Amino acid sequence: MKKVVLVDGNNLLFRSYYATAYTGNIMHNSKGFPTNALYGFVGMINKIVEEEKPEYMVVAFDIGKNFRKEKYDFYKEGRSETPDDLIVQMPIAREILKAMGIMYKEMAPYEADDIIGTIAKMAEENPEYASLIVSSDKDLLQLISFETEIKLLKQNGYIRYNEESFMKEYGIKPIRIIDLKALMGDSSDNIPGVRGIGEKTALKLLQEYDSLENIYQNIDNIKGKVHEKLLLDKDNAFMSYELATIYREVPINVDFEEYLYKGPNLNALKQLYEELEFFSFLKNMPVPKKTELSNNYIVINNIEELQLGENISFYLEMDDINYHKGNIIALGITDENNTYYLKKELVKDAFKLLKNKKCQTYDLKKALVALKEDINCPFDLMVASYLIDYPAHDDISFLMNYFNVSCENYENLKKNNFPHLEDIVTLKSKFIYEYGDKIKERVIEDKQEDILNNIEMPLIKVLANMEENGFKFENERLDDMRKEVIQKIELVTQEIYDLSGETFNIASPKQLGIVLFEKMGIGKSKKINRGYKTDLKTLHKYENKHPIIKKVLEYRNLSKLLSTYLDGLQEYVLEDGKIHTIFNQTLTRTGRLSSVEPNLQNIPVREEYGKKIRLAFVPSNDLILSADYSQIELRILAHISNCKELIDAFINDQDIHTKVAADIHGIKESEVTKSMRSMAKAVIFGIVYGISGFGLGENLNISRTEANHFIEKYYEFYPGVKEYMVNIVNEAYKTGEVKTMFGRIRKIKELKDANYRTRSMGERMALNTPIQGTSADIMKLAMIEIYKKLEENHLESKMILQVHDEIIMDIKKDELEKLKVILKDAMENVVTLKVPLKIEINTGVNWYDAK
DNA sequence: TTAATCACG
DNA sequence: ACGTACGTGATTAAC
Repeated sequence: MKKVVLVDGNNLLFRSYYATAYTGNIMHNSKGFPTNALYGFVGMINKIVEEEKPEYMVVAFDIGKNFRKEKYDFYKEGRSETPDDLIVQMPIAREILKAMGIMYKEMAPYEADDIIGTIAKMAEENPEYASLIVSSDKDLLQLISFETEIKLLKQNGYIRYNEESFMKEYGIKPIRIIDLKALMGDSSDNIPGVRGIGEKTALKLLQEYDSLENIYQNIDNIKGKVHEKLLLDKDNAFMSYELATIYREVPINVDFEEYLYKGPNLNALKQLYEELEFFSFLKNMPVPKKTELSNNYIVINNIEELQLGENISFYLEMDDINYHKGNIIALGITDENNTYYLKKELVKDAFKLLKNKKCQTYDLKKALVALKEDINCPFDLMVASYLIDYPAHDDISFLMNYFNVSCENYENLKKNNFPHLEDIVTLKSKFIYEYGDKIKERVIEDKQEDILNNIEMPLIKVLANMEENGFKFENERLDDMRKEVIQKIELVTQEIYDLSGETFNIASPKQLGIVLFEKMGIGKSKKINRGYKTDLKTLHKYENKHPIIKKVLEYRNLSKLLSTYLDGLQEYVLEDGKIHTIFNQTLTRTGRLSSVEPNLQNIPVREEYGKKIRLAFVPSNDLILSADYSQIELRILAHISNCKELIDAFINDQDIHTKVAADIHGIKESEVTKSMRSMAKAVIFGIVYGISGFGLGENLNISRTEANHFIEKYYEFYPGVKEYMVNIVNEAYKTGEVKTMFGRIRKIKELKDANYRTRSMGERMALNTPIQGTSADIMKLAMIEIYKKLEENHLESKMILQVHDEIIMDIKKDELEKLKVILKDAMENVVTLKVPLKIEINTGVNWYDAK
């Protein structure tokens, strides 16, 4: 018989909260975050594990709407609101359980009791299992059966009931707890029962007549006051019966193997205890021992010596983080039997042998680009780690250290010219072999396997291909501009010196601040850490105060263009005349990509002069093509908020900014001026970011009152959006995370911070991430589809860049018409939303013209 | 190494 | 009363 321990998580949390809260000053950590409920919770869970040694364990929580409350408004009425101090601790309890290796379950609109009842029922139906329920809530006694026992928590200790001991004490069957409550009511849940009948009378009645049903069937045999009371509240009694009944058909997939108690991830748990400052628990924790991977390996000197099994892990070491520039220096391979070390000369041949094997590695994209060879590798520990919030840097040593496998970091290794390379590379390969499954399991636990298998894994190859393609860059095309910019900088520098009457480093915010705001007395800029604030917004404020401000702005503008773009970019042109960026697939918190060395996602476009940088980005085929989504984030907002007004606007293909402007001003669309439209645009953008009246006011240079008015008007016309915002933030507080439409998860620790500012930031992240993240998911899916279509149609045109809502291609002229169809279909139909997706396509002889 | 600034979606 | 828009990367100066 396998023991399944079912714990009422809410009950434990409330109990431990109120056990200490009554004193008025509850336990906090040094940051001011309340920890009292968690402290008790951890203690109780530890005790349960220690005493019961469960093979399977589930902790159930209440979450979201409550179906009893939905049906009967008065249910649990009069209960004081859950204190904020307790609410913020709830998501951490779930995190702690995760770290402890204990499964938890929650499902709206059901209560923890219902989940426990459902799982206990499944256990009863399966002869292999027996349940033990832990709670202080007597309601749960109704679940006792031959296979189900209860540990009823008491002030100091507990009473353990099985069917026999329960009947001995109460004189009724456990299931009659429902009837008992139907008669006596429950003041804490505001269940009425029969007025005037308490536990004693109710028990007596049930002992005699067995059930509520039978009591009323024999109502004539009951005499006196009790008879009257029963008749008077008959309806209440039966309604109370319904309320007191634990629902045992909660639609969860009960799979006991999921509930297997795996034991703690000591590292993760330690981190949580440290944050909470649970020193006593830390002290009693077993020290996570350094995991020693046996590091025996075979050095291969001749490729014929390499006889591989079927399941392969490999790790490719290079002499530079940037794999476009770096060289392969060694390869480690692990299979079912051995680990092998291969020097760089053998790497190419080794991959020919790997061709038909199933591989896993860390950073597949690196290997694909470095080897320019297709590899059958359905699992990459790096992208998987990214999805589950494990370390996913380009250096694998961070992930190894997370699992207590010590490994020197890459930076040090490189600095020391890769000492004991053989040991390191084989250790990394062995680590991948040993830990791949653990990471895969966590992805599945988080239900992110679809994201992994359908988005991130297939995307690796696409990105590798794009990086490899590169963007042709003709530096000479910028020669004139460069000369001009240098000249202008010299000129404007001199002008600034003349106007201020001194020479100083204009690029130094500190010196500039002193000159402008102290010596010249142009105004009172806000003081910050090292001096005065001299950013764009501040300077714009004083633009008309003194001609020097305009000059400073010009200087800034020009020196940025020169250092970052005109001078910066040419450093990255490789021998093939192209710039090969690296897309970081495992960095952003929302699921977007980022681009480094160089960043090709922030090439100037907004200002005409800066945009000319794009003249140097030219096709290696015939044309540059740009395909961009029109307002994808707003369309996603319309979809997930289910805001009818917004959805209709998109279905009718209205100009959304003009429409919003007309709505919030209460005028016709034909009366909307340019400035009204751009203000509306700012309001719409602000909403997606979780703006405040203050922020919008600052941004639009209008009063806070006016800004607030606009925001309120917006909500009035788009109530669904407002509702979404409230709901998603509430949900995030409860679960500590948000998800995209496709199930990508972002944990938001900020919501648990004691600092108001930090929490607000967390709320805005909660609001924005599902939108930005869903957009990123959609774009990734579209890219995978486009890549597939390019291959299928044997087209020579290539994808070379992605800029969040835009794809840049280097195309053959005669493939243009075909491409238009492919792009439109792939990007607009990759997913079906409540609103249409729309793209625009532009082409040109360089990137500048492709707009 | 960190802060300030500014380029992009 | 708090402090004020999401997500990035590169460069420069200051520490």
